[in-house]
Parts: sequence; structure tokens; C-alpha cells
Amino acid sequence: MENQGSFTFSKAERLKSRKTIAALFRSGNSFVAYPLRVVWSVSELGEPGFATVVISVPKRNFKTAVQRNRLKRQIREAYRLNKHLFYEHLSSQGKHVSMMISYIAKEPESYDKMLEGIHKLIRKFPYEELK
RNA sequence: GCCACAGACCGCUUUGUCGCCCUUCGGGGAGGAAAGUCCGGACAACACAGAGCACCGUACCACCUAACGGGUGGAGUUUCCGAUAAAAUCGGGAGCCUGGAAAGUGUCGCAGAAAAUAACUUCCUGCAAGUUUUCUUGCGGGUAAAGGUGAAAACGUGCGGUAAGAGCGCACGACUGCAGCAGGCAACUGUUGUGGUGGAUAAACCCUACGGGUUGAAAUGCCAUGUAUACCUUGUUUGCCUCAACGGCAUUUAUGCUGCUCGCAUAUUCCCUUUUUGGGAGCAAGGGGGGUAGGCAGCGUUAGAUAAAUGACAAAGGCUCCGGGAAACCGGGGAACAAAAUCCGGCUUACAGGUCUGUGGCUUUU
Repeated sequence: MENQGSFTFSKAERLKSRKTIAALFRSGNSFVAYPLRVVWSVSELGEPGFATVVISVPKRNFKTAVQRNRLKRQIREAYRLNKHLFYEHLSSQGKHVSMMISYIAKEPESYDKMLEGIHKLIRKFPYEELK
């Protein structure tokens, strides 16, 4: 976890546990930063000041795997290049966050819209609730 | 050079910035369909005396193949085109779930008398009555030649024959069962003899032949985590030290630790009846069910992930479309179908644009 300050996005920062994801759906907090929707909760297990993230695109709106893969990769790039702004807030609170980012638009949007969504996400995140 | 058809192949390239997965630290990293999951295998687990029934699948022949419902070639059949005035015939293209309707059962709309043991109108005829040569009516019989209906009407044409008719008989022809001969590995074709004339439908039931144990990577094995246990099975033995209890030692059985041996660990306890046998509770192990639910192998092979890597952004070049221009060129736009999840052989479906080969046609030049 020594490179988390830079623009990497390795396995350690991906949310992989089925159990945690199920718990997110059951009791997570959520808000919308169009075209994205975020479900999150505080995690006691992870390293403080960082986050584990899963990105999803619903099959209902995008039928082919090629479309979904491209959207997921664009969201991932936008998050990867801007997550250091997010981490600044998290380390000031000393918490670790599990988070799911879903793409809720019906049509594929441009990469600029995704960037906008990620910035909105980081701005709107309710950091005061971490306490 | 252009167009059409058939077959094979390719599936934009390079650079920069920031990143991802695997790695033996050298390096490697989506497709022709990776797709649909429709067939066939490899492989794995479980099951398995033999035979029959049921169920499912396949269905002209030969070859290829690990195998196939796949491929190649051939046979049969239907249909279209060309040659010809037409038929026969010949050549070419396309289609065919292509075993059996002569084992049996069922079904066949409308029309038609009747759709499978055919008689409505005709035609011929017997009897009776009326009437009177030959007609009419009624009750019977014969007749599939004619009419009309239909997708289909009980082999076709001609002659004989007859009361009228009929494969009833004969000639020629069509189809077909059986037998022989010739050609072919075979399906089958040709031909001779002999028997027959039977509607369609098997994508209705059915019959025949051949094949099939079930499941399918969410299989399966292992490690970790970890718990209240219904129910079932097996084991819970014997002796010594000691007054006794506690405790200890040996032995036996079950299970685990490495497949075996040794060794070690856990349970080898209590109550009732008592001559013995036995019964009950507890404990241990296994089965079973519930709970927990992360990883490794499977998945090595020039990708090997596991909420799932193989990318994002930008620039240039090539391709192509639109507009402008005599041209060089300038400006703007577009780039398909679609992404591994154990592997392999096929099939099917989707696909912008391009390359090559062959065949046919048109045109230009020499």
C-alpha cells in the first residue's frame, strides 16, 4: 500500500469481498453525482485514510460486454487520476471507506462528463458523517 | 477497367503521458467470431452382475475423422433455366427431418353422391302397376364407360368383349413387389422373367435398425474459518498400584496426525437391573442436516483474471464520405460486429471496409 498517494489503482484498492458488497447494499448510505451513484459505508478493517472501491455498470442499460467494459474503464481512469483529492479528506478524519460507484445514465456519456461526475462526488461526499 | 457469383484471407498503424494483470524478472497479455451454448470429444466425480421394457437421439451410400447430428464426393427425388417448334433427351443451378404408408390404428377443411368395404345423375336390366310396340312410376339387381366437384376419384391409350360395362381379355406404355443377369465398394442404374395396380399424411400414433449409465468447472479435491446439533451407525474392554477416594500405569477398541509401521493425541465415564445377558444417559468418531463462506488446485501449454487484468486520454499517418477547386490541395465528418473464464474439433448467428484467386458477361486499346 506504499503507492497509494500516486495515480495507481491496484488490487488492494479494489473491493472484492462478496460479503462486504452485500453489506453495502443492505445498510450503506447513498447519494447521486450524475451520471454516477455512490453507495458507501465506513469500514473498520481497511487502512485509515484510504478507500476500497468497486465500479459497476448495470447490464439492464448496456447489453453488450464491450459497452460495459469501456464505461467501467473510463470511470476507473477518472477516479484514478483524482482520488488523491478524496484521500486528503479521508486522512484528516482517519477513516477507511468502502464504496460502490454505479453508472446510472441510460446512454454512454463522454469522458468529460465522467470527470465532472467524479469531481462532484468528491465535493458532495458527506465527510462530517464519518465521525 | 467495370459488374455478378464462388472460394480463401485481413479485421487500421505508429508515437507520447498516466496506469492494470501474470511472471521462472528475460518477458508475456482478447477474437474471427472470444458470442449463441446447438452437437461431438478430452478430463473429473459418482454409479455399474446380466437381460428386457420404458425414455431420449439418429435415419439414402461411401470416404475423411479421436468422435460427431460436422466435412467431401456420389445416388435418388422435386423444381427452375438453357439448347429444341414441341415431347423425349442433354447440360447447368437450387431445394430435400432422404428408413417403412405392401404390419396395424387414426385423420383428410371447402366442394362433391362418395375421401377409401365409392352408385348422385347417366347407362343396362328383373318384377309389379298404370299405360299400351320402344313410355311413366314404384321396389330390386348390374355397371366406375360418360357427367360434374376437388390438391387428389380407384393405372393410361387402342382393340376385342358385353344386356350395359369393367385389366374381364389382348397389344403397347407407366408404376411397383419378388427372382435372375450385367455395371458399381455401396446407395443405385440398366435389362429379362413373373406377380400386382395399391390415394395422401409417419412434421398423428406407430413399426424397423443403430446408438445412449448420470452429472458437468457453480463438477471435483485440499487448506483456512467455525457452531446450536434432530436422527442413524460404531466404540466405550480388561487388569495392576491403593483400605477407599483422588490419581497413576499397562492393555483393548474407535478416530485423527502421512498411504504403511512406530509413536503421540482424544474418548475409554456414570446410572439401573443383576447369575449372566441386557437397558439408559454421557463422551468420541463417522454419516446426515444446519451454520460459516476466504483461499489454493482444477485453469501447466507464448493471456490466466475471480464483483473478474489485457486500458484511458491525446497527436500524426493511411482508408473512406461530403463541400470547394482545372489540378496539386484545402475544410469538415466517419470507422463495423463484438471481448477469454478448463481445453480441443465442428455448427449457427453478427460484421464497416479491404486484399488475392477462379468463372461468366460488358467495354477499351494493341
